[in-house]
Amino acid sequence: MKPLGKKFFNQPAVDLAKALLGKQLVFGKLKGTIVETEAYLYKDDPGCHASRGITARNAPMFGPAGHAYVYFIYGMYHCFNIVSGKTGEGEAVLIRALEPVDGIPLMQRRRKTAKIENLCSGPGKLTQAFAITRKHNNMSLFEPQPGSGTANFLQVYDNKIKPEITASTRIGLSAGKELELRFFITGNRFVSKQ
DNA sequence: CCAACGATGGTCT
DNA sequence: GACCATCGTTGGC
Repeated sequence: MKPLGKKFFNQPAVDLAKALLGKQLVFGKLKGTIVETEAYLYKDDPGCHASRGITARNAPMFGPAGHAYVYFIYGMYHCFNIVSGKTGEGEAVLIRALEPVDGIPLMQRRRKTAKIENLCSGPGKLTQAFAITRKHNNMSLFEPQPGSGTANFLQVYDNKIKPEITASTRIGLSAGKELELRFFITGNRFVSKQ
C-alpha cells in the first residue's frame, strides 16, 4: 500500500473523517488502522477550537490540509488531528482510535499494559502508544520535514478497505455536543466507546 | 458491571 | 481563575 498524498487531505472535514476510516497510520515501525474519527468544522461548530478565530494554539488548523495539529489537554495528554479543507478555513479531523497492527510490543511498553484493546482506543492513548507530542505539531503528513528525512515522519497509508460507518455525537464536548460528527467503523472493538 | 472523581498544566478571559 | 476534543482508579452494586 502507498502513502496518501496531499490531494487526499484536501477535502471537507466530514468527508475526510469518513475517508480516513480503514486507512493506516504509520510512524516508523508502528502501524495502526484508523477506526474512529471526529470532524471539527470551520463554520457553525462552537465545539471547534478554531471557532473563535486564530490563536497561538490553533494556528495549525488554519494552515494547509494534511498537516498535523497536536495539542496538549488536561495537563497530561496529547490529541492528534489532521488538518482538512482549504487553507485558512480552520478545520480538522481528530484521530480518536486505532486498531494496532505493527509494533505492538513497543505500544505495550509505552502504555504499561498488555491488553491490545487498551493500547490505542482513545485520543490520549494512541498518542501515548505512538509517542506523538507537540514536537509533531504542524508537521506535514505528505512530505518529510526538510532536513530530517523519514525520521519522525507520520504518514497515512491507503488500504483497500471500505468499512461500514456509524455516526454519533462527539465525545467530551460542552459546546456543539448535539452535532453528529463522530464516525467509527461499525462494530469495531477498538473504538473508544460504542 | 459502571458512575464519580482527581490528576495536572496550558490556554484564554 | 475557569475551562478543557482524557484517562486510570476507586468504590458502589
